[in-house]
Amino acid sequence: MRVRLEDVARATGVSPKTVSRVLNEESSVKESTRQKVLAAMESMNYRPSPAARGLAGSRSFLVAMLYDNNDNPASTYLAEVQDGVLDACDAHRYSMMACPLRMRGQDFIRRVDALVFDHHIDGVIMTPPLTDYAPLLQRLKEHGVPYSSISPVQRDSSIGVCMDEQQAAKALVMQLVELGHRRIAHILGIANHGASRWRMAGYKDALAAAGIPFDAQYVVQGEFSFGSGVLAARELFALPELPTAIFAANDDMAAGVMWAANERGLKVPRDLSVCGFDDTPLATQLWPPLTTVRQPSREMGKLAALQLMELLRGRGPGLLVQVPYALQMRESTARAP
Amino acid sequence: MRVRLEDVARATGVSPKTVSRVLNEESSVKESTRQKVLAAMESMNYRPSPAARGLAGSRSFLVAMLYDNNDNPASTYLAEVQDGVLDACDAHRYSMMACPLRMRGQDFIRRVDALVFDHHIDGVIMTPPLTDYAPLLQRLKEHGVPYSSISPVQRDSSIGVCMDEQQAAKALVMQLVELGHRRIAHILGIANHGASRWRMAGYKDALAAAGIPFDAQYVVQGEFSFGSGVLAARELFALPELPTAIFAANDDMAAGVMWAANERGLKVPRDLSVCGFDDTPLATQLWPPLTTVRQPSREMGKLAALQLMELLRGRGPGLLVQVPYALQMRESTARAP
DNA sequence: ACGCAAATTGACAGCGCTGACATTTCTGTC
DNA sequence: GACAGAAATGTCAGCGCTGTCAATTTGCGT
Repeated sequence: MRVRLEDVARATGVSPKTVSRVLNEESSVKESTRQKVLAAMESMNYRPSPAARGLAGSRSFLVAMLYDNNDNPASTYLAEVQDGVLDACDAHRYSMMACPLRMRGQDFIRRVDALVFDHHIDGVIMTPPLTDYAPLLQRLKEHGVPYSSISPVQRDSSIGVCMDEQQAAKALVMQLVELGHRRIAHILGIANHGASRWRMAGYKDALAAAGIPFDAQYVVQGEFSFGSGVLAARELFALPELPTAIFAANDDMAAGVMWAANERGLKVPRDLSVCGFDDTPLATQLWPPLTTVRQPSREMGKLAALQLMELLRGRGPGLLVQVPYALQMRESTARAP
Repeated sequence: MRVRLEDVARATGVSPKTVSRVLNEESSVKESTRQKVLAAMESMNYRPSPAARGLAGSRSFLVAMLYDNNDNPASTYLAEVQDGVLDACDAHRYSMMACPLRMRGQDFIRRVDALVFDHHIDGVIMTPPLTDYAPLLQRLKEHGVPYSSISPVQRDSSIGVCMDEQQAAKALVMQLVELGHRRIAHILGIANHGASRWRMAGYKDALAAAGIPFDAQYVVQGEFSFGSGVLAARELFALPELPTAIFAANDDMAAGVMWAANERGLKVPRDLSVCGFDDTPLATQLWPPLTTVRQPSREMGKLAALQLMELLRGRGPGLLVQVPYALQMRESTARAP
C-alpha cells in the first residue's frame, strides 16, 4: 500500500541503504546511480516516512518556532514570521511546530525539554524576547540544539536575521527634524527587548546629529501595546511644553498616541506628528496613515529558517544576515506647527 | 539514556505491552496495575516517543490546522485560533502542525496528501473558507481523516464550533435601529464565506423586524479587507441619500469605512455610525472605538480542537458546539443625525 | 472444589528507516 | 597486469513502540 524505501531500492536494483543515501543527499553515491534512484522515487511517488526517519536516525526534520506567549500583543508580527518560516520549511522538506512559551516560571523548561526529548527536534527558531532569554539559550545549548534568532540583542555567536533598527530609527527621527520638529518625544518599548534599546539609541543619535539636546522628560516608558501608548501620550500631553512630534517604538503604541491625541482634541498631523515602527497592517488602517519603518517580518522568518537549515544540512555555519529597512513616510507626520 | 517503555515495564514488573496499554488508556487493564504503571512512569519521568508510536501504531498524535493563505488579511484571527488549538493540543498531549493552504490550483491536494501520508496526521482542524471547500473535504473523506470545522457553512454532518452569527448581526443592526437609524447600509464580505451570508441574513432580519424596506443600493460588495471597506464606503458616499449607519461585515472593513469617512470629512459617529464584526484588537485601536460583535476566536479554536480529540480518543462522536456572541457597543455608533 | 467464560496479561514480529561496519568495484601506479 | 587506496555499495541489527494472537488469571455458578 505505501511505497517504501525498499520498494524504490528493488525497482532500481540497488540496496535500500543506497536509496537512503540518495534521500539524505550523501555525497558518496555515483551520479548515475543517484539519477536512477531519483527517477524511481519520482515515478513511484515515494515519500519517506518522517516517523521512521526520526526513529532510526538522529534527525527528525522537525524544527520548532518558539515565541513568547504572555499576551499576544504582536500577533500580526508573529503570524507573518510564522508564515515565512513555514515557507522555508516547505522548500527544504522540514516540518515546523509552533510552540508558544510562557516565560514566567519553569514552564518553558518543561516545554523545551518535551520538544527536544519527545520530538527530537533538529533546531529552533526564536522571536524576541526569547532570543535573549538566558535560561532558555542555556538549556538549548545543553541539549545541543542549534537555534536561529530573529532580531537578537546579542549579535555575535548566533545565527539568524536582524535589521539595523538603530539606523532605521535614526533615519526616521531625522525626517522629523527635517520637518522642523525640535521637541520630539519618544515612547519606549518593553525594557529588556532589543528593539526598545535600538530604537531609543537611534532616537538619541538623531537628536545628537541635529544638535538637539536630549531631554529626559520627553522620553516615557511604554510596553509595546496600544493601551500603553495611550497612557504614555497622556503623560506627554501633561507636560508644560507639548512635543510637536512623537516617535513611538512601535505601531501599536503610535496608534495609541493618535487615539490619545483625538481624545485630547489634538489634530494629527497639524498639531502633532506621530510615527511608529514595524509597518504593521494597522499603520495604513489608521487615519491619517502612519509614518513608520517597514520591517519585513515574513522575509525575516524565512531567512532565519533558511539559515538554520543551512546549518542543519551541514552547508556552512549559518550566518546572522541583515535585511534592509525602509522608511514609510505617510500622512501622520508633517511640518512642525 | 532515554527512558523507554521497556524500562518502565521492567521497573513495574509487567510486560511492555501492558505499559503500552496504560499509555493508550485501554480499558482492559486492572486498576491496581494501572496505578503501579502510572506511578512508575511518573517517577521515572517517562515520555513516549512520538516517532516510535507513529511508526508502530496507527496513530500519530498529530493534528493539522489548515487555513487559507491567500494573503493574510485576518492574521489576528488566525493567530488567536491557533493559540486556542495549541492550548487544547497541549492538554491532550497532541502536537499540532500549522499548514497554510493556497486554494488556487492543485497545490492543496499535494499538501493534504503529504500531511496524510508523510505525517499520518490523525485529524484536521480548519478555518473558513476551507471548511466548505468541497474538493478538500472530499479528499479528507477519501483518506478517512476526521476533521473539525470552525464556523462551517454546512452545519450538519460536521463537528467543530460555530456561533450564531446571523442572530448576532441581527441584534447589532437592531441596536442601530434603536438609535433611530433608518438608512442602514451593509458591506458584504467575500461571497462564498459563510460569515458573509449569515451577517447579511441577520442584517435583513433586523430590517424586516423593524419594518424598514430592504434597499439593494445600500448593500455593496466588499472582501473583508481594509481596502475593500474604503472602496465600498466611497461607493455608498456617492449615493444621493447617504446612509446614516454602515454595518460592515467585519472590523477591517469597518476601519476602512471610518478611514473613508475621514477622507470625506464625515465625523463618526456624529454624521455616520459605523459598526463591524469580530471584535479584533483593531476595534479598540480606532478612534472612536468601534461598535462590533465579539467573536471568541481563541476559545473557538480550543473547542474545535477539543471536539476533534474527543472523537479521536473514541469518547463519543464529537459535536458541533455553539459559542455565545456578545455585542460590544462602543463610540462609533450614536443616535441618527 | 470444578469448569467455563471473561478479564487480564504476555510473546513476538515488525512498522520504515539509518548507523556501523563489511564488502565490492573502481582508480591510478609501476 | 598486479596492487594499494579510494570510491561506491551492501549487510544487518535495531530505533521504541503497537498489532495480533496466544496464554494466563480471575470470577462465578454449581
